[in-house]
Amino acid sequence: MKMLVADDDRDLRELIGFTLSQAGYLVVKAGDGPDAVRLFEAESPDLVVLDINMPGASGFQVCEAIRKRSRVPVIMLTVRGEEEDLVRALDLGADDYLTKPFSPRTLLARIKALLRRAGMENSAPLSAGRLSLDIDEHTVRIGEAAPVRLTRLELRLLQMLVANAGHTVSTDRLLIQVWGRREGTDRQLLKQLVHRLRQKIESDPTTPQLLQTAAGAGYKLIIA
Amino acid sequence: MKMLVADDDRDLRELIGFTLSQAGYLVVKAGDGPDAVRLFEAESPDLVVLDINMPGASGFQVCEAIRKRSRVPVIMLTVRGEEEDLVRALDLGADDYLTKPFSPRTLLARIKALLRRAGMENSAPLSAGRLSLDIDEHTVRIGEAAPVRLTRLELRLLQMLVANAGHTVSTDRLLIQVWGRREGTDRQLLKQLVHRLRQKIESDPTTPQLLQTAAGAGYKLIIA
DNA sequence: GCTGCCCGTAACCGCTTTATAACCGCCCCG
DNA sequence: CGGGGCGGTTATAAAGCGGTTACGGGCAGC
Repeated sequence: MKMLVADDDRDLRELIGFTLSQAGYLVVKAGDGPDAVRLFEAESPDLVVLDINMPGASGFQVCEAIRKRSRVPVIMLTVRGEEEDLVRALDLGADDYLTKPFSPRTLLARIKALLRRAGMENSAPLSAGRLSLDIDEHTVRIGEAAPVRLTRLELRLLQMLVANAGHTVSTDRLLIQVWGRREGTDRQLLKQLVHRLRQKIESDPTTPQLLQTAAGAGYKLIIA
Repeated sequence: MKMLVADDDRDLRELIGFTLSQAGYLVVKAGDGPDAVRLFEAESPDLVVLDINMPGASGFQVCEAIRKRSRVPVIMLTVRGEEEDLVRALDLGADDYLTKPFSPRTLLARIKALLRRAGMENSAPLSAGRLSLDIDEHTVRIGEAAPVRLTRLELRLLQMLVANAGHTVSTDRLLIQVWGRREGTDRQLLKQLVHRLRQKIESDPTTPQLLQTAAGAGYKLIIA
């Protein structure tokens, strides 16, 4: 999730940026109005935090420009407690409005509420070690490599392993999770599925580094 | 548009009620927590204004109860300026949080912003990347090209995709959104609809640039 | 009643995914 | 030493999925 922070106050900009980074978001920073608009178009962020008082173009103008082409969530900031500003900001299409000073916790809480309302809180990628799983996209990423597409079953298997990263998951539990309780040839299916998954995520599938076998017990995901 | 106002302070309740009535909304009033829950279930309001300090059941409890069964927009009020309360309220699923005293204008502005975000106000032109959707006109525009007319189903499909632009939307969600849950041949319907939509919006329908398939997962709109 | 559009239904194709089966090597254990 | 169980690998068959074409019924407007 990428967010644009636009504020001419360098300290505050860095503070907000740091807060958002800590919360697991990618951050793009702008120091003035035109910069904000340019970065918005270049980066297509998923949310914008916008100061009203900025050189070049006021936050109002930036907000207006953004709303002409996008419904992205916008939170506006101001030092003044003027009601006029609040009404104007929200009328221009902003979603929320905070008066400085505010605490990082407050900002984060409001951002989360807004993302939830905008229906973007999902697709929070599960991750374990260098591995991050995107359930919606059916992809997994190892380190900075390009995402790898997973099939339905591969996704369910890996989801189970990631959820229990570092611990062995018994074959029985895996079978139940992935296929939903069956008998007979199931052991074979799991064998096959693990093999195919290894081909996709291991750099050398013959000597697994991530998806290791716990002989007689099950499989486990190694968190590096 | 019907709104529920829950506050044990009679004067404030009436003031808020009056403000909302003036703005053209229907208002239902509750004086305590249990009353609020009961009225919520009976009246199915489109938005809830909820005081935190109430006899019977606190605003938190009421909010929790509401969120168990509905995603209706909720704005919470408090006399205290405690950050704890704000974080807790928003974590419980509230959408906004106001500290008393506040002016009617502020409340109205925030309500409007929230309704807009919740998509309960019409004629908000959606757009994503070079693509902009006009719900009222049933048209879509790609870049500067002439608007293309869409059918009812095509519009709903594209609306869903635009709302989640850049992210994969599962076939299930699309089916529910466009047709409203059915069985049997549904997969075929979506296949068809996507095909027809591509004919209209893709410059080369055989190699989609905008409406791409996420195999085994769903479809996604690419934001250029 | 004719025409054109919308949309549901079906059939076909090529490709991917999943199921089934067979074979291999290994280790444990009598 | 020789099964037998287990896990890995390879091969092949079956099922499913997505794209495409075609057809027909319903309905509005002329």
